[in-house]
Amino acid sequence: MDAINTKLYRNNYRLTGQRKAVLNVMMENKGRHLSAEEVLWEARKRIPNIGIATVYRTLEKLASLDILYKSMFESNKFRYELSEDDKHHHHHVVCLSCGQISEVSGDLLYELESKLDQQGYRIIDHELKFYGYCPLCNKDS
Amino acid sequence: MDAINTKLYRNNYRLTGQRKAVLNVMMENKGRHLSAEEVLWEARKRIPNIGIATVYRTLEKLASLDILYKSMFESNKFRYELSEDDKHHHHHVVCLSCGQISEVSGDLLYELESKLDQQGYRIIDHELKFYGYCPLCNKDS
DNA sequence: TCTGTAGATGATAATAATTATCATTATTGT
DNA sequence: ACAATAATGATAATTATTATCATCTACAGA
Ligand SMILES: [Mn+2]
Ligand SMILES: [Mn+2]
Ligand SMILES: [Zn+2]
Ligand SMILES: [Zn+2]
Repeated sequence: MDAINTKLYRNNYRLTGQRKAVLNVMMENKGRHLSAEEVLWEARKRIPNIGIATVYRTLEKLASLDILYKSMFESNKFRYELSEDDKHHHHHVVCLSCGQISEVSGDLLYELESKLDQQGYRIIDHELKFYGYCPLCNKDS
Repeated sequence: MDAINTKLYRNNYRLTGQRKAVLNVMMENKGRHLSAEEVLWEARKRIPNIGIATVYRTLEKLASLDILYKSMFESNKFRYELSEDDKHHHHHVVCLSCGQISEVSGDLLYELESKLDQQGYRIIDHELKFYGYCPLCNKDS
């Protein structure tokens, strides 16, 4: 939380009530992947007249500072979650039946990344998603 | 081409002039990742009055039959490319500077997938993207 | 070859997520 | 308190995609 604070101040971002509200929503939903609209509903519990534009602006700002991580799963809308402290984030398993998103840790990609390094690339991030059926849905089929 | 034909007929899809045009565009651009609108421009060289709705419909149909592969990179629009014959598709490296998309073969993910299998998941697909700088852009920095 | 019909098409309207605009308001350093 | 700057909310605009619907086409069967 303090780390986030200093990060914001270093970038001339004022920590307004609205931004605090959005941040709190994200922190209370660690591990979940919220859409802008879902964040809006939650944030309105704290700041009833907060606008959707502010929510979008705040989410984008926080994502650009790596405080949030932005990704898209099956629907065509972006979702946001609190970033982890360590640099490389986890991966996702999307259930094609119930839509549940689970997380996978572990980073088997260094091998591939170093191969790319040798080819002249400089890789700074990656994104890995698995699609399939979660244990519950898998049992029912 | 014949494999595609039979696949279409098996699914009651008539191989109309418009669909042939879209297919030809995709086959002439093997390895490229085209948006619906880009496909429209190319298809209009063959069928000048083909409509955007037909292009979208055709791309979706072909993707649902695994003839095309659909994905999204940096912009917020979907892109399509001809699928490869073998089941597991390649991965992508997106250059954050020039936008170039290169392909990575190799499939280091079986290990992770079998770990998920043991946990009760049934994984049927995955998607892996690397973000960074291509050899050319990397040199200039 | 003719014909009925399911399927396909193109024009266009509708939807939905995101972004831009702009007048008003809040925060901060002096 | 004041000026400068940044942030906000309402709302319009944009953009990609999907739905609607009247018209057209391919093709199996007579
Ligand atoms: Mn996650
Ligand atoms: Mn590709
Ligand atoms: Zn499930
Ligand atoms: Zn590049």
